[in-house]
Amino acid sequence: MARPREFDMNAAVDGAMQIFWRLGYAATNLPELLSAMGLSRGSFYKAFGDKHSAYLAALDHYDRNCIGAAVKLLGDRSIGDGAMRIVRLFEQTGCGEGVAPRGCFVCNAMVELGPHDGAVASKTAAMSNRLEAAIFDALGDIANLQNDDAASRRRKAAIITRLYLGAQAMSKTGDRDADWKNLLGELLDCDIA
Amino acid sequence: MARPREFDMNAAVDGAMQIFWRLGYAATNLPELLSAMGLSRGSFYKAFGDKHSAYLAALDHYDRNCIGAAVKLLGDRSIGDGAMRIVRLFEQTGCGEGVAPRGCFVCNAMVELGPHDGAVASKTAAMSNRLEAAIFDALGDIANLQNDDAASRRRKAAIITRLYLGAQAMSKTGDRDADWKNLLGELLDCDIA
DNA sequence: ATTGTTTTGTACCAATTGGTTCCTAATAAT
DNA sequence: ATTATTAGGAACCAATTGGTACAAAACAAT
Repeated sequence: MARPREFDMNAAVDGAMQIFWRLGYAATNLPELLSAMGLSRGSFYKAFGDKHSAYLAALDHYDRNCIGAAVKLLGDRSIGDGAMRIVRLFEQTGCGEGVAPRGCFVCNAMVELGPHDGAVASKTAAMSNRLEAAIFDALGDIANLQNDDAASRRRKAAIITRLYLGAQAMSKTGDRDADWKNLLGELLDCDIA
Repeated sequence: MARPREFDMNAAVDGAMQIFWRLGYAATNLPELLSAMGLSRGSFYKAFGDKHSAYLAALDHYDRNCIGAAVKLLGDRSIGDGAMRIVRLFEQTGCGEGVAPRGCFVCNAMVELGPHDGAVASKTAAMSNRLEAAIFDALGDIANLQNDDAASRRRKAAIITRLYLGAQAMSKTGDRDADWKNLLGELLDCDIA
């Protein structure tokens, strides 16, 4: 018994994610945010409460979509073995050919707000853990590593997760390390087709 | 034939580095910055011009001091072999036990401003390159790796640099991966005393 | 001591910040 | 059709933003 909302909630949150991802939290002002979300001040404050809550919603959106896609990719046996899938992860998200590389929203968020914002810290930590777990699983699908014990695979997964985030950070200065096959091959001590 | 400046330039720049490192560029406002630098508006704008220039000066200060110290550590043969020195780098700077981890200023800066600020992008890229070069050199001082060709060492250095930055990013959410000996031992395929 | 030059600190500024108010419009239930 | 309830949008707000103007103060050279 009330007026239904006109805007598409999912599209609005997606717009928020895009602009926060590109500019960061502090550097995104309300007018830009509203424009990216496609809604007016009234609707925004009614639906989200404040800028910070919209940021958290954008992080959740990233978790559902982007991290979800990465996890799916890492578990997709139709692509190749675990090593191949990890290479794909780096190749696909390690370097956008576009003008202004956004890096990884998780990396951006943990660096900008991690130490000063508990909610952001826990959300981003959860996402990097999710990624690390998926990488760990993918490592189980590599012929050369079948003899590795779980502890060794866990260490490799920790390394690759941090390598991924570091590469994302460096991508923001224009760094393009395209040779992920050889780099990850070196790390995993195997040739990657 | 003029009034000499009263404040210590080096101390002021160091103060700027501390606050920018901890809070980031956008989240640091003038009053906080001035307080951290220990000078008044007049002196600040006379000596630095504007906030952005002070930030660049802080980055240079970090390069001279912190990156300089890391490079020195990595090249200090009195500490141990190259692997040991790399482990030390991670142990010493990977996780401050303090309350609010600042991570690495280079990582913070490239993530926050890299895509939108050419000067910051080139300075931070130069610093990460400097670190990578020092890591490459340290890899030359490891017995197990003597048979590696330069290309392989270059790849390992690229991996370790990105691993380092990724670990710095994750440290900001409270992540403490204390087991760098085993992690880097896994990566370099050798035991590290 | 006077002068020329530069630092320092305060008062001030327009512009922008995130956020609120409040009125109108639109809908669902009755 | 009326009513209760919520969405939408514009006007408005105090506070804060980075930056400037300017006068007083401190020196060095003469």
